[in-house]
Amino acid sequence: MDDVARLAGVSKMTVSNVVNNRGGVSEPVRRRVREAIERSGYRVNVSARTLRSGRTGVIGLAVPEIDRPYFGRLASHVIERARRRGFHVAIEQTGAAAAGEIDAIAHARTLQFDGLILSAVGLDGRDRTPPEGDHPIVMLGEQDFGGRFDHIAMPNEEATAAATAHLLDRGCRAVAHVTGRLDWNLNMVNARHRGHLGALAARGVEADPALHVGLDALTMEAGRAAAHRLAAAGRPFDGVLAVTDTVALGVLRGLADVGLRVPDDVRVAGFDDIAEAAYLVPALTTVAPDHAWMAEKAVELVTERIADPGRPTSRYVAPYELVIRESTR
Amino acid sequence: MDDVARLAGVSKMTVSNVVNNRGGVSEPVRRRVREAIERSGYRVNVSARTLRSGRTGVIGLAVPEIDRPYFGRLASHVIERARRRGFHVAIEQTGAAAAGEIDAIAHARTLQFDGLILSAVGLDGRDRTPPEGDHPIVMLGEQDFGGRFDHIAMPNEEATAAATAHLLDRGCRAVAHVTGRLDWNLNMVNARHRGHLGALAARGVEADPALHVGLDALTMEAGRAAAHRLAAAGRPFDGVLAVTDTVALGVLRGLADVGLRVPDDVRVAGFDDIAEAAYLVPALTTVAPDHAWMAEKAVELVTERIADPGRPTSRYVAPYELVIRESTR
DNA sequence: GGCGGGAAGTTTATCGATAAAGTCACCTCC
DNA sequence: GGAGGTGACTTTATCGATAAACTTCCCGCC
Repeated sequence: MDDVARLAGVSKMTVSNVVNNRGGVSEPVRRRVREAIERSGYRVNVSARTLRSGRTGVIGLAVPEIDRPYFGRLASHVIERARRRGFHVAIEQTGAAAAGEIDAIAHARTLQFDGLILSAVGLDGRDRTPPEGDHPIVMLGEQDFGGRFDHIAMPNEEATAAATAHLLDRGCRAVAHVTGRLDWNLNMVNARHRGHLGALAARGVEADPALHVGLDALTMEAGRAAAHRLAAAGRPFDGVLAVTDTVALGVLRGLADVGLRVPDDVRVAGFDDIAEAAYLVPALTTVAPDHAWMAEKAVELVTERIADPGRPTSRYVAPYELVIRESTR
Repeated sequence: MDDVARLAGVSKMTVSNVVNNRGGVSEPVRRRVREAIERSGYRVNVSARTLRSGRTGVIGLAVPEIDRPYFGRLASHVIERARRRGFHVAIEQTGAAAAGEIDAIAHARTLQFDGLILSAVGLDGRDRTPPEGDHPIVMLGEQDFGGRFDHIAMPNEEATAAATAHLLDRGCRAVAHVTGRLDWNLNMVNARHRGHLGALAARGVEADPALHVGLDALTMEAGRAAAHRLAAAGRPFDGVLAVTDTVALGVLRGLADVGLRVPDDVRVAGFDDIAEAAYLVPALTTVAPDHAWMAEKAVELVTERIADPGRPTSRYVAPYELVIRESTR
């Protein structure tokens, strides 16, 4: 920067002002500095800037695992939206555990991220030590922290109810809910199950506890096993609502394993609308939350909180759409 | 750090030495400093460290799009391996274009990444301006730069040949290759096609140009369209080799659209072994490159080059396995 | 006894930017 | 005509660490 200043015949500070598009520099000088920057091949040293200014220009995005389609898509959107606001995104993986999430928060501080978007699944509002600091954090997705953070929630209960209602509309009489274990206290799992039960109740259908499958993990493999288990139990069922598309994919596979046809014998619906859902055979009916909207809102909220840490927290629920495809036709 | 030094009754430098596990500090002093750190809640300021030392501890990982299953998985592995070596990973998206890749390289410099792992698809060894600087860069995947960079290549030609040979073994007589356009000069596409043709030739099967489908994009949608096109062309075919699993997924869908059964009417194989491949109906036969190995090797190479920028470049080919599933049964 | 050779610390001089305060010329307006 | 204001810069004092050079002090050994 000294070189540039010398080349342009101004002070370092004026160069800084030009680089950062600040006022107080006349047009001719501005031009001269720009030229000097060009000629010298100068690039700002981000660490020096950060050291002095306290801002890194980086937003952390902590997700359970980046290789789950849902989070990959989310990350892709967040990166794009953040870029438009001049922020860079650093991705952290929490491993879907509270410990990883606490680490991510600590890490965000250590690495001096300006803000953090945390897709928490392990931490929750009650038992766990929440973030100690006062860093800008936006909670994305499932867990609820009672207004202590900006929060973008999924329409878990409502959208699940819509999916169940749809299955009933299609003539299903016995809809299994393949989901996580309720004793995880995972808000997402519980809220979705509530939605499912609510929809059954609204139609006067009695919920059969045998048709609730609580998985140990929300994976394709677990979904497949669930289908096997349901078939083996001998309890007749003609619909399956899976807690996520990933699980639904496993369920579809598991049903095929045992010779049940979808949608003829059993109708299946999922949640998330991962990219693959539309291309499966049969194509999967699913709840499609608006990922782009969520990413945009998350970035908006975190940048606003960075700008004004004192503002009151806000809460939004993502819009969604029930996308009906072959699996419930 | 000054506070900690005062608390422990030592100099700042000694604190620095303790924090960085350097020698020249006696056990008692080390303990005292650790305690002081604990009590004061001290955390290093990463920017200051970077400013002085010139090292950020961050490796950039530039991939076309993070929401493609293949790259999500790769990223997940790279993050994990880098962590073990004390590096943090920043993900960049290049949009699968040369411009994005050049940006990523420039960005890596600006943000002072210690090294960059670049999964290049747009840049290639000939026409494009390659990286100007002398930053540690490891090329991952497709493109070849003639030994100017460390390079971890995919076993494109060989593995594709193995897949085609397998289809022939299963009795296929007319195997379509659904791939990208050869005039992209995308090394991956061309190498895989060479492998395909080579395997045909080795068995004395004549390649039918009508069975080469050059897609405009390697997406599920394009794969689906390709299947429609093949079926509509009226040229009989009983096997499809797709250039990636994502394309294969589309092909499976497209074949279902036109009423062709897999594997009874047509056998299908892919490349990548994305997580979903095993759970599709029918489960997809595919080439499974060893992602974990690639990630490990990439991180190893980049850290070694960071440590010694002058060392000669090396080139590795990822191991692979042909995973045979229902789609070619 | 004196000297080489660590080990254990301390001092000093930056790394490259920016916030905040200071200078200076010129203008405006009562 | 002078107080006050403003625009366009410059100066100064850091931000928080670390590399490199510099002290001590102690030990072993010819």
